[in-house]
Amino acid sequence: MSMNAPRGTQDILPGTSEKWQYVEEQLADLCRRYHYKEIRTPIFEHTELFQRGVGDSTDIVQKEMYTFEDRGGRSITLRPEGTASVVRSYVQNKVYGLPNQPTKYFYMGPMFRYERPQQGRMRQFVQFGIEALGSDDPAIDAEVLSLALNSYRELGLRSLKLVVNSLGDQESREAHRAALVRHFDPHREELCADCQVRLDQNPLRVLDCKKDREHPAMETAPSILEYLNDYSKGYFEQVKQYLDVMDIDYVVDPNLVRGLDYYNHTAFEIMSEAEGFGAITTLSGGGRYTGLVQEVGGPETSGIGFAMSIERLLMALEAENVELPTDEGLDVFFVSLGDEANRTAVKLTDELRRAGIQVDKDYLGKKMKAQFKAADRLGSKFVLVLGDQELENGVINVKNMASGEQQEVALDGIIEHMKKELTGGK
RNA sequence: GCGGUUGUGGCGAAGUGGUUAACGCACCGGAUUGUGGUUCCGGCAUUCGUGGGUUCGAUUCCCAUCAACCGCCCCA
Repeated sequence: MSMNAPRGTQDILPGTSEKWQYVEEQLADLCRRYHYKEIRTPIFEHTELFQRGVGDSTDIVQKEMYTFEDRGGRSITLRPEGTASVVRSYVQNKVYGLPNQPTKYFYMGPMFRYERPQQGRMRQFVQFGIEALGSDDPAIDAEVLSLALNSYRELGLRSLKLVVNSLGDQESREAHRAALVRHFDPHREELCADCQVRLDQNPLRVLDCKKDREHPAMETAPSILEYLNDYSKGYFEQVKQYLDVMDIDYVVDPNLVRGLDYYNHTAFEIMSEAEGFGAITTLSGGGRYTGLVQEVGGPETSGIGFAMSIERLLMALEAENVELPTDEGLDVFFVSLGDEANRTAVKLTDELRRAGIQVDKDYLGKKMKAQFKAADRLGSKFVLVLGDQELENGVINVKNMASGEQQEVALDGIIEHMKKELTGGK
């Protein structure tokens, strides 16, 4: 009887965890330059937050939430995405009342969706995302897009495609929605079962359907862009202008839909076009939203954000053969033989570490030869050898593993000696 | 929720209705009484995901089950 990690979860072991650390550091540094500050919210929230914040008509809420009842009878849900929690926190902490608006956050952490796992889709996965709350300036839309794109570029990805669209404001969306229903209703019976429901709940999403993509009514469907009112049209134009100013390439896709009800104006998605990336090409997505802050009890405030999956980011990096740091090796491996030497080795190992040097030693009672072999396998730069002979003479043998050279160093000067060796050698 | 593929030692991977379950890597020991990366020798699966069935006999055939992977839907 063996225990496996639950379906759709994974362990990240050394060899891979270094890549995660590297990516996380790069993203945090990028956020620092864009002046987005980290926010950490709970991993679970009241179910109602997501029902209202993400939207009842979405797949996420309808079939993908990890929901359970806690001992107090409250319905709890493991967060399926980050925006709802961030907005909840923004309202709960009355951040909208603080000086220095807009509020610019980034977050990184596990999200949970109950789905059948496959490549690039886990039940527990990690999202990095940002939210900018409290500004209606199209320039901040462009800033979010820029950060999203640069997060991939700076890590070395090249085969990227940025797709943007505008969903317009409330007025534009309502006009468009009515037009969509008028357009598709005569064909209702010809659409897939999902779309028949969507037509009533969220007609926009019919445009996003892959099953009905070939249906003739799709091509002639009214585009949101035709229904944008002047304000919405102007907003979109400005966003595009800012993108042009930054030399950001993009394509406009009128069928790009963010399914959530509160999205408006800017919507975007970044996809990988790398070979062998698998069936899933979406790296990240985001957009502007209003109503969400009010939905959780705050003042009318709009925001814009995006989120990416770190798993997919790593997949894309691999697909494009981008090298990431893996094992950093080891400065010193301490080889010791005999009880007295072992005691001294423990003492010196500790002192070396406190001196800032990376040290490891044998803990398996290996013989000298095997200890050296271990040192070699670990990629240790130096091996310190301490046995009865050295103890008698008050010295320690220092071997440079790359050159094979070995020298005797006085025991009481070994710490300083190694500090010099390791800083001078680099 | 639906479909496909797979399941043999720590990892990779052969294999057959009948018993010694290849090989490679890794690991351990020795050749070299205290020195690595090469080489040579030796060691390392009462067991072939789990349960049941067929059979004189099953890792190999059948059924079920579990798991992993991939795809559909949708998304990150």
